[in-house]
Amino acid sequence: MPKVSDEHRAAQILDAAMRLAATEGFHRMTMAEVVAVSGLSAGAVYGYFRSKQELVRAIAQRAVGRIATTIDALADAEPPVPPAEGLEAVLDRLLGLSDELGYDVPALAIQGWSEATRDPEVREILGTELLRVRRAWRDFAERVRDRGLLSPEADVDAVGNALMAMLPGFIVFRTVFGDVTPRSHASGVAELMRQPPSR
Amino acid sequence: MPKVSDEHRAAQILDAAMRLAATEGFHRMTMAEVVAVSGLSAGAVYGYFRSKQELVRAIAQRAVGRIATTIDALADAEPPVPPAEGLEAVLDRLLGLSDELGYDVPALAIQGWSEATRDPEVREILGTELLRVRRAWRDFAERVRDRGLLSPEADVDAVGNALMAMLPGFIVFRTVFGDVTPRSHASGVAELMRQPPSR
DNA sequence: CCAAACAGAATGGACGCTCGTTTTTTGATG
DNA sequence: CATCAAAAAACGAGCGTCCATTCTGTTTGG
Repeated sequence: MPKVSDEHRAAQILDAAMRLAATEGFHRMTMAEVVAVSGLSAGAVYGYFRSKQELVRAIAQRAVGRIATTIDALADAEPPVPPAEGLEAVLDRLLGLSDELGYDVPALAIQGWSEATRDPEVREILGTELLRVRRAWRDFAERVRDRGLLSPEADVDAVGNALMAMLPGFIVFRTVFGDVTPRSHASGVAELMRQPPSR
Repeated sequence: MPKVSDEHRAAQILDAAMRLAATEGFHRMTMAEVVAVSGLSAGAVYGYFRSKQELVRAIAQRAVGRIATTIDALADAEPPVPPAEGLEAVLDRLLGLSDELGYDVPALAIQGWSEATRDPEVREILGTELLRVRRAWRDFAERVRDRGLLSPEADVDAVGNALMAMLPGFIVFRTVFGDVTPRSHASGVAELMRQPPSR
């Protein structure tokens, strides 16, 4: 029986906890459930995470880190495409991430935002990671502009922010309405950008 | 709600509960606090709301109703303005609503989204009210298009959705980054719409 | 054989909710 | 207008449950 490393054990607990947090939310996720799903005991879990709060923070860190990495990669992809296409690709990837990881990533995102409103440490974790995402969107906007798909005078920070801001909207609409797809959501950006008649 | 006769009492309780929910979130808001802040007793509170869950649903209903009404009015305002200006006005009004009501409306919105992921009744409440908002944005987009500020072929549903989708982004960015204003947020839309050089 | 890891029952506190009691309101009566 | 009894509303201490965390053995690997 090979000894399992500390990191593996911690990951095992985190996996269980993330699945639970995604389906029930942070507060309804009990330590007893984490213990049951992880297959360890209460004592063991507390050997790796000193408290539920620490576990929640670790979940937030891991989840937002994965999301940030996913989006980074896409926004950096060459060649530059129109903004709406880039957005659609990111939204697609966000849903793909859910399948890949086996839990509802958008639901976890909402949990994270909620937790960020009352735990400053979680807010900082999200802030740090999402800053990466922000820069990625800025760079994307810059490359798109340089390709002539935006006005040469366009403020790439503002454009990047606007595109990134479509993401929470997608997550919320999906939760509340349930009828929105990456394509339908991104098409709004394309429609907004259609040329009005010269005036 | 059993008591239709004395809805002032119910409003009194709701006021207290909403203030608490906005500052601490639904799960950290205890009934003991609601009792204390409302100035009534536990028994009295339970005479108006059969359970904490029912109280939470009432908070969601009231909060989203107010937000929807506020946005409705603005999106309907004449005369039509460019999309970015309309968005900025709505974001301004959202912050104004917080001052007016005395609690953090964006924070309450996040709580509502979080609750919607696990209470189908809250999800339905949000869905119904936000459908009104969605229609208001569609109408806004339509009028803006008819004024020549959008392409005549623009899909007003898609444009309305995109503008409305900027709202959760604003709320989340404000919570996580803290550095975004109605103006900076809305400017992204304006920048996105600037004419690229003809090609 | 020892130290580190683990198990799981036990603990203590928090919180939603109830229920017997007290206060207030109502309205009928002289 | 005063009185009073019955009904309605409010009170608030306490109950039961749930849940994070601990702690005392027990197991396991070296």
